[in-house]
Amino acid sequence: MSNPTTIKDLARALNISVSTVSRALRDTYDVSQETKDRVQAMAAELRYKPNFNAMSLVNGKTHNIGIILPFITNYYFSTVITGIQEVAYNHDYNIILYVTNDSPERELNITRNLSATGLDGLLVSTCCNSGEHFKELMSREIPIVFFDRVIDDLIVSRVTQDDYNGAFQATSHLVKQGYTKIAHIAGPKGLPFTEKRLKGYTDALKRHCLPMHEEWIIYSGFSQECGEQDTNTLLKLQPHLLPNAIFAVNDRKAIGATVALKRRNIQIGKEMGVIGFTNDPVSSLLSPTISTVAEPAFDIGRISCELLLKHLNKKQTPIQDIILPGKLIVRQSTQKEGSYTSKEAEDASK
Amino acid sequence: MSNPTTIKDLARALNISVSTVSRALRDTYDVSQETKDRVQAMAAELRYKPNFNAMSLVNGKTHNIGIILPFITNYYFSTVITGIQEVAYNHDYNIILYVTNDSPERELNITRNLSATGLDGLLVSTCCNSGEHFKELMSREIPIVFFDRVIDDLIVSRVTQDDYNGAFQATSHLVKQGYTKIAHIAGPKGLPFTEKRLKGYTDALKRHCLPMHEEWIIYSGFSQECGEQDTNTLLKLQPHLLPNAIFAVNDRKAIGATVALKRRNIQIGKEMGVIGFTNDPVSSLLSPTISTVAEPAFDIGRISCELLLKHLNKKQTPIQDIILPGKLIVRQSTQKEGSYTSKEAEDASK
DNA sequence: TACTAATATTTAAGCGCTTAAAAAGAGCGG
DNA sequence: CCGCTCTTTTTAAGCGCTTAAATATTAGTA
Repeated sequence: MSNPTTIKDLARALNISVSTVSRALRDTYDVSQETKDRVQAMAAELRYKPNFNAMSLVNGKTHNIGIILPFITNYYFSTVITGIQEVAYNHDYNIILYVTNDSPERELNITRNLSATGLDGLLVSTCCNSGEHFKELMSREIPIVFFDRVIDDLIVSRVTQDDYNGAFQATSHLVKQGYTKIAHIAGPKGLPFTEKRLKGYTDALKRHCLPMHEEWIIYSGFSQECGEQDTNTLLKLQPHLLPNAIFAVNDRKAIGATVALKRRNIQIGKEMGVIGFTNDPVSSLLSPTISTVAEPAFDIGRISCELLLKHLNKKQTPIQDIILPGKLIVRQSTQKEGSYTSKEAEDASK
Repeated sequence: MSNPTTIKDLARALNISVSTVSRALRDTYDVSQETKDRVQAMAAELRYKPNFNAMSLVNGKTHNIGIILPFITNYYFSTVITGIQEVAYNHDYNIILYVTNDSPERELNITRNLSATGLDGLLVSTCCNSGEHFKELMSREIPIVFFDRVIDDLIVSRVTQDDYNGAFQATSHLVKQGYTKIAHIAGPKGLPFTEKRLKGYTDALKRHCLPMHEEWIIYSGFSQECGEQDTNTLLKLQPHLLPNAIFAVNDRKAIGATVALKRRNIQIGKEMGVIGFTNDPVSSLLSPTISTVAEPAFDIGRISCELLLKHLNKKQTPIQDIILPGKLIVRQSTQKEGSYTSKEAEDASK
């Protein structure tokens, strides 16, 4: 039973033409109810499954959408994918996954090999600074929606969290908690969302008339190790430049910061406030629990996919730039009062 | 430029036949070097991209492989996918991702809709107890490789970690550390790997002539919350039945256990040993750090995919049952001596 | 009864590609 | 210059499906 049934087999079995079978299967008008029923019964009997390749060849639609992103092994991206998947599943689209490992060459390679006919649309979180490699896809009228890591000078829909306001909130929160010398351990220089979070941070400091120092801003990678290193760098500053709070570009780096602080027995919260960005579940498990700005990861995925489907189905859907709000989550790492070792049990029980 | 170039366009441009173009592009012998060069140059010039649907229609190969799994938002599965992706990328296969959310109905639905022609092969970590729904795919000779969550009575290749020996090692480790009353908070009843880990646990107890009690084995879900609940249940046992160590079926549940213990101010390690399974990175971040059995997640993915590709390319590759060893990782949660609050900084600096 | 309109089915072409078989060319010995 | 072999190219059919146009069937109307 290796050879699957085709509409030809159905036509032969029922002694009618293939085109009638084709139309009966798709429930088109212009075919009598009786024929429809007979065809459908026979299709079930012979376990007919349509050949998607043949269908795609004819009508140019594959019902596949691609996702290109840097990683899937962190909370944020895996949750985004889950959101995408949910929408895709409900609309009978398949998702084809491409992981770049944060390597621009790999991203280039993947986009180059992307056939014009393998995908109906594309969801991208890029690791490149330029969007040149998407122009070809765009000229072939493959709809693309960018999420999270977008490219600013590309005329294309995008869905992001409100990086600017999130950073502004996080920094303002530190100020309100009484921290006065606030450093920022940022992402790689040049990444749009790194810049937006940086801007939110500097604007918040300006608004509250707090000092800013070049030394308090450190660009590096996104990993926990980077957070640890950056924090060590900060701690080596001259005493009068020593910050008393750190706003990290993401939770991984905030965790790295707490590791560095713990190692030097600096009390987190009391002596040095720490706040991250993302709301990785880990940040509520650690001791102290880490304050953060929650990103709506699932919704980023869901909305990106919904928007892409709109572009697919109505060619005239306008380009959109959707920005979802984040939510400040206050935990122990930004509390000056109270030792977290005593509060820990209480908080964990929540 | 919406309509992509086809081989017909190339043929017309060069004034040769389409079949010559087709053969020249695929570098077949039986076509002169000169023609090959001319065709390839023209293909580059006109930005020709092959239509994969048409190719698939002819030769029956899609270069797509499907992955069906319960979740992607945890360390284990996202790392497995990364391993799969790595191999697929290197062999020019696309991966189509299906997430079941641990819902058997959804898994059934996905497999039912899987066209015979959309996929060359399938990688599955099932959430179902029966494998009936894969028989159709198998009868169509679509190669399938199961990983992690397998179905025992299906004649199909599988790749798993050594659940039995991992559990045996974990339990033996607890014994060696001096714990004598060891409980096991397990996964759902009936899942093959749950049963294997349980067997490793009971066999280790038998080997070391330690007592076993029905009350010490609790089946439930895989979440942290389940781990917390199960631990509370254990802590409510009569004093003479109170365990002094817990072997959790995975790290999430082990973390849940530590949460429950912390809440009651029971000293982890000293009063109650805790060990998990997986080696989720979180378990080395928490305080205390949690002992575990590391699963080779990336390799599970890599090897599963390599095996699947073998099945795809050589029909006669025999069914294989590959079992990869885990690795015991000893951390603070199974140390009777020394307070982890003092060791924490030291360990974190590693 | 002839003719039109409406409905149901078939014919035939084609989506972009591959491939077996046929045809055309080239080179060479006799 | 003919016949033969070897290489290169073209012809033609077909993968499984859709769809416009043609045809057949039925019912309705004058």
